[in-house]
Amino acid sequence: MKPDKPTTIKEIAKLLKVSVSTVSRALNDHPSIGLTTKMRVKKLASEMNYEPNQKAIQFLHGKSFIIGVVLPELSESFFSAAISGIEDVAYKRNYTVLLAQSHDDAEKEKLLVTKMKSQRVDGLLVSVSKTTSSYEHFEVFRRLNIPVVFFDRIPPIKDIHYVRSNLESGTFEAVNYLLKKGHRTIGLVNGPDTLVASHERKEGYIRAMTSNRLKFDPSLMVECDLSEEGTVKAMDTMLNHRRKPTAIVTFNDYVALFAMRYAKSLGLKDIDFVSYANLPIINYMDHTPIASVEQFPYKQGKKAADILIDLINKPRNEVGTTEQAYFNVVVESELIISEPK
Amino acid sequence: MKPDKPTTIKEIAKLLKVSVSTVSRALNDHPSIGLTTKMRVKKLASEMNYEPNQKAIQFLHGKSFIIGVVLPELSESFFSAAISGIEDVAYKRNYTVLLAQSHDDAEKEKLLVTKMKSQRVDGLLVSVSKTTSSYEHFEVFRRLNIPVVFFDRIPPIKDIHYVRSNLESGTFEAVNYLLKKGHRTIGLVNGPDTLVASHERKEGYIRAMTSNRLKFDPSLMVECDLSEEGTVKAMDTMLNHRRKPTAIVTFNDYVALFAMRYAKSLGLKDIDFVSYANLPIINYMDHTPIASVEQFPYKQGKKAADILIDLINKPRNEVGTTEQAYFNVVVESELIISEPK
DNA sequence: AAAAAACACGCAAACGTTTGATATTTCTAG
DNA sequence: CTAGAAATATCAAACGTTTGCGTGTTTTTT
Repeated sequence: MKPDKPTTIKEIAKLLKVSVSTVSRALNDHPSIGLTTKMRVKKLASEMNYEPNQKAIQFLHGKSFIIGVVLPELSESFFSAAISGIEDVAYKRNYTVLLAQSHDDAEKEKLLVTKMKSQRVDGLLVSVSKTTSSYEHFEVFRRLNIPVVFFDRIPPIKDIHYVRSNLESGTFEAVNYLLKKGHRTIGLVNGPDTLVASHERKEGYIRAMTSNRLKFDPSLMVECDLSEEGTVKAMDTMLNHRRKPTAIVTFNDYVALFAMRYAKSLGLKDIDFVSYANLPIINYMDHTPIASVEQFPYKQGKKAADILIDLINKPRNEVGTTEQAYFNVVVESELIISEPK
Repeated sequence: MKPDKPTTIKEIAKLLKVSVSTVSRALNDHPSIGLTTKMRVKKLASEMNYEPNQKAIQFLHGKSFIIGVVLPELSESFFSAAISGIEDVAYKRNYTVLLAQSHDDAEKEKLLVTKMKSQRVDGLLVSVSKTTSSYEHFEVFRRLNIPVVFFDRIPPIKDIHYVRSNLESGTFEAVNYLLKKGHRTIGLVNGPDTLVASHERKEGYIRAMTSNRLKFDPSLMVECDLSEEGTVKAMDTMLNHRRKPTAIVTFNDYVALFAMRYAKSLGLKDIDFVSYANLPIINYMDHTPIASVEQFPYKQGKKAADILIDLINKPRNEVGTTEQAYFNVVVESELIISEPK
């Protein structure tokens, strides 16, 4: 048996002794085709398992109905949840997702983005890698009028569409919650100062303190490289503080785990921890943070995809229109109080 | 400023007053183009940010360099690890990944598969949904000579390529390990009987017992629906057994968590648990399984992608060749002993 | 019964690129 | 010089589909 090539419209036309245009129109229910021919065509088409060649169609009118997604690490739960949201929206709105991961490598990211462009995606969704420091490779898209929406890890440049979560508010809530519970000495194991995310946490922390008429003690905020050793070191610094914290906010769930484990190993049992949700199962654990700042990755992914597809379908901006609206969506983070077990 | 259309080969040709074929050949380093013209062309091309229109190329010679991936749930850590492996291989071998999730819905899966076909993917990677019971939608691919490789959740039909993990061996190792540690009464909280995975666990369990000259006690194996309540119920049954198990093998990490928590709440501290790895952070926990059967999703994904791309690039099978080789790769699961903390 | 309207279909161009066949120029050797 | 080879460049077809425009046939209207 020969390796069948897929059926084409031409073959159908030949067999039915009509022209290709007739077949095309018949299949697309064009009004100018008679009912009988329409039937004949459709019947044969389905008998021959005809499927329109999307490649040809995409090529013909320059639309691919494909959105590209470039993100750092597929297996991180934040991103896998986000991509799940993206895919769901894309599916609903008849788009398909072309996927690539940068492994937090700026070079690879650049390559991937270029590849996406030559694949002629209709739009691009990006969460930039940690090491990315130049952003010209995105400028091309602007010229080509292909919309790009950034999410979560957004680059520090102007005039872009983005969806991100605001950790400041969540952190504020978190610290506030701890203060309400009576804590007065609250530590913050923060991330590297280079990350926007660290600043947001810091600011939320400060705002909570000052709005409760407490002064911000910088020595209660310790930077850490997010590794286990780094966390332990940070904890040491913090626990040797003249005012030992009774509650600690940690940069993320990993740090929380390290910190909690270390605290436990020191026999410290009564420190309350609050973290930022990125490990779905942390709630199943024996000793969990008493609360967690949720960033809603699935929702963020959905939102970003929706905006992107809206942009794709928006009529091109007029020639001469200088100002253009940029979508800057901030998904507020929320403090989730763990249920007592 | 006009919304620029992407640069085409034609425009370059016109500006340089040469033919399109010359431009094409120049860019592809064809030997029959002189060095000077080649230079001129390349220079202008890069100045104009020319990127070949992949859509046109794909369409032209019927290859898309895209592989489709359809799986149940992107946000499950097993699958997100697998997709990470798939993407890495695809990238290395110059393919791109078109992604879709079925949410374990057979109907949606069917739709997605059809969509993939009309997108003319060069090959398909599938982990079938739990509810899928008919498999004709994959037959089309066979006729079209588009390779399909199943992974992890493979359909019960003949003559397919697949990559899956063998849980029997891992289970055997696990039970063996527990026996070596001196346990004689080992419980198994298994999944529903409808799953192949449950059978594999059961068989590994039985083989380990009998090969140690112990008889298999069916009442020590309890089915469970994998929910928390189900797990608790199963545990109750098991703990009320006349011979109370001193070690328990659980269907997966979730079940392990539920079971361990329940055991703890009953004050039972000396039961050893062994589970199947699907939660990456379970090792960070306070009370962890003492060992875990690892299924290597990343590796499985890589392997499956490699096989798929090999198949794509294999010369079409000759006309008349009736027998065809099917790749059936079984990734042996392995028992990982948790490091004592 | 003639003109107008409605209907059914075909022709051919277009999308951007590659490629086998062919044409033109330049070079080499006799 | 010139025949022929080598080097360089062009032509045109092909991939599968859609679509504006044209044309022929039937039906309806007056």
